[in-house]
Amino acid sequence: MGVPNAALNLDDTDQRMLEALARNARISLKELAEAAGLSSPSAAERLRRLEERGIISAFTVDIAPEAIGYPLQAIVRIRPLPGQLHVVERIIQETPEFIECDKVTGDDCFIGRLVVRSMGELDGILDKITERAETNTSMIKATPVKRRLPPLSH
Amino acid sequence: MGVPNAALNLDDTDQRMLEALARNARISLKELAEAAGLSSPSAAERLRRLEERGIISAFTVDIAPEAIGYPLQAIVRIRPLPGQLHVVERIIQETPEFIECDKVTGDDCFIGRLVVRSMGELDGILDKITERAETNTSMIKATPVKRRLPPLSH
DNA sequence: GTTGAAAGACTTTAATT
DNA sequence: AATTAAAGTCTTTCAAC
Repeated sequence: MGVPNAALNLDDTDQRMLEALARNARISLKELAEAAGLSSPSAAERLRRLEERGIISAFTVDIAPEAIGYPLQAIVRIRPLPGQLHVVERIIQETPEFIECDKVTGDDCFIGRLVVRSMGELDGILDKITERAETNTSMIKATPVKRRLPPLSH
Repeated sequence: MGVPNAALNLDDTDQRMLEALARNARISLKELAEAAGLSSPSAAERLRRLEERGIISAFTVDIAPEAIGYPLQAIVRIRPLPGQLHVVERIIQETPEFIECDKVTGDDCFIGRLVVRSMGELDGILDKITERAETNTSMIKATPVKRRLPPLSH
């Protein structure tokens, strides 16, 4: 059993603020303060502290890939051939259609997510990787859980 | 060859706005306008249009899981046993440690990402799923590509 | 679709509890 | 840590191009 670490503790007010920001990161401090039951200066100070503590790592925008011409998304598992790990990692990083990639334990070394305009485009991207790695590709049909917050209460 | 669809077209100004928002979704309209080379009212109007066109689907906050007590992340591939697909999907949706999940083609039916406090917690979560599905779990060791924008230019 | 100017709204500072 | 009030800044509206 670990000692509870105060640095990790989010009180109800912090939780309400994070939930409000997850719904809309561009709300005004005034609205954020209302959501949390605080005055604007208090909300501003808590927000500053959440960033300072490293709990909030970024405020970002979600783009709908299908709205900008990418109707298809795939998850690709990648197992580089011996000696090809770093080259493969660089290819992934330099291929902008990869919008996420994790390095993992197990038979697969990388698991990436990519957006494409067509199956032909996917084929072209995978052909480059297949020279240096085994790949296994799954097309995304639906997204039952879409990027939600980790549980905030302890 | 598709006909170019005007609804998809992002001009350089839109691209600069989206890139600025991806760096920090809470910048003021004034800063956003400066980044795009516009006046504030123009930036406000374009931002409104990007939302209206469905290109921006949300402004959100990125939380650092390790900063709130989740030092481990895993990617789990899940293949429900015959007749168990919907139950498994519901279990995933109701398990808050799953912060993302996609339904995919291929042998795996679901690919999910989850955050946990310990390997013991992971084991408990997987035990519940294993009654109804085959699972294959990879622990995340690093993240070579962290949630970036799809390519914006055509 | 963009601009500049003015009115209105929000954010920040500072003093206080 | 939180609050109120006031000063400063930003956002929104609107007339004009």
